[in-house]
Amino acid sequence: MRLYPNSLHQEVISTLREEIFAGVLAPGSFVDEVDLCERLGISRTPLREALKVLTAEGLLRHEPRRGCFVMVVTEQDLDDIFPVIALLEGRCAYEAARNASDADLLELGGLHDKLQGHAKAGRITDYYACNFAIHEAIILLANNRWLSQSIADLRKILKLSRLQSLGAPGRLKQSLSEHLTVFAALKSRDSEGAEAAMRTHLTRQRDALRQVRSQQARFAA
Amino acid sequence: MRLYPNSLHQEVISTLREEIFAGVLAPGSFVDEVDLCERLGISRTPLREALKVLTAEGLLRHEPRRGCFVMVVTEQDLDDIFPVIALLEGRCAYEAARNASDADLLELGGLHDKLQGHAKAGRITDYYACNFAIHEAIILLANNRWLSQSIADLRKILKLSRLQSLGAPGRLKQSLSEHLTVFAALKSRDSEGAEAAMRTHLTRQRDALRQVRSQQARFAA
DNA sequence: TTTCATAATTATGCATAATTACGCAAAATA
DNA sequence: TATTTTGCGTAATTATGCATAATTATGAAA
Repeated sequence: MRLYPNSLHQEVISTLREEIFAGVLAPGSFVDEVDLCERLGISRTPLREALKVLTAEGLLRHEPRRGCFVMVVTEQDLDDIFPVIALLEGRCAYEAARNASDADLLELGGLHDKLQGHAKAGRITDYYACNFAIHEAIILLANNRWLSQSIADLRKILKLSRLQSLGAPGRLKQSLSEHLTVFAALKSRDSEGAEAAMRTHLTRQRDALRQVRSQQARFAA
Repeated sequence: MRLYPNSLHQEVISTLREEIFAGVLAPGSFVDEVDLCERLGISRTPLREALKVLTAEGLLRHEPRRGCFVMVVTEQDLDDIFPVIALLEGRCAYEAARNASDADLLELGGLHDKLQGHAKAGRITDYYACNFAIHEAIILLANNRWLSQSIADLRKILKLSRLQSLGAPGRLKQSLSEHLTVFAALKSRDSEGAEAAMRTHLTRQRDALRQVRSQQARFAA
């Protein structure tokens, strides 16, 4: 029997997390332990350890003596989470404006150029990835381990709901414009401005998402 | 063998969490699985499941093929965490100012009366408990599940370091005054004022704590 | 005496087995 | 006929056992 570099259950945590994000394990669905064991080719002990961790992360819900279920993210959750992320990432932008070196800003500039390119060409997937990279970069510049951790915890829950607010008409351009506003503030070391711009960006993101959702709901009816 | 209402490993999680907070499991110390099993009278499987969860919570650190160690909270961690909590609880105060009913404010008023009594009598432990209750009440009034969750996650880490900033000379009175400022803003529905006052309160808390720590360090030398 | 290599011991991680509780269905009684 | 109880099947939970890796101790050689 081969051993894994960072233990089997760690491996399983990553695998399952990705499957949850990808919807292979659908929101609300029951997690069949025996089934998963066979599919992953492992025994139940490391699987159950992984389930416990994912439950602690908020991706699963555990009912004693009943089993695990994939968490369902409600509109209420989104309404709750977005303002908090706006607050936290706003703070990141504030700190980033004070911490960023010229080299950092140069690198960020490159990312924004790419972002603009993707927006103009309408490459939504690429835009999304680049957008994510920019957020990550700004969070890193804030240089606060627990601030990052808090954001990451919440973003995990968002990822569960597979948001696609960029699909809203005109959202791509609007999003780009908001990002450029943040970046301009960062470049001029305007920490308060960067914070405000980032909060606006994330608030608008929630608005766009709500719009898409309500449209989808109308379409489904 | 009897079974527990919400499973054994849940029970173990609570027990160990309290032991970590109480310092029975000292920061930095190694967690001996076999030893704990004997002491708690359980087998290793539920214990290991509990350890995984506590690791996910950030109370333990897990080194593959080495075991678990109790997390050590550094001054850097405190410098990182306090501003984030200030941000989040500030937001709670903001929302609480808008959400609180007259009945809520009446109840809060009672808590503040008690707080004042404890402060005047110098009952630090009681003051601490009442202080905690007020924070909890305000967090609850914000009525945002994920905001509460984020704060709770961070407060867990703080609890690890068994802070006693109230022991600083004059801190009790200062803390009381800050709380009364927050409450005054809440009563007058001044959300921005309440947010700012709460941020100030928590920032000052960190300052007081730093003072106590540096004094202790001086005393130890 | 010190250092390196090898062996022994200890502890972690995974799998399998045993035990317990929960849910559903069927039967019995009111 | 409706309601409650009992029994059985299934699934979750815990215990035990074994393999593997890491650490420590011991011994020999320099």
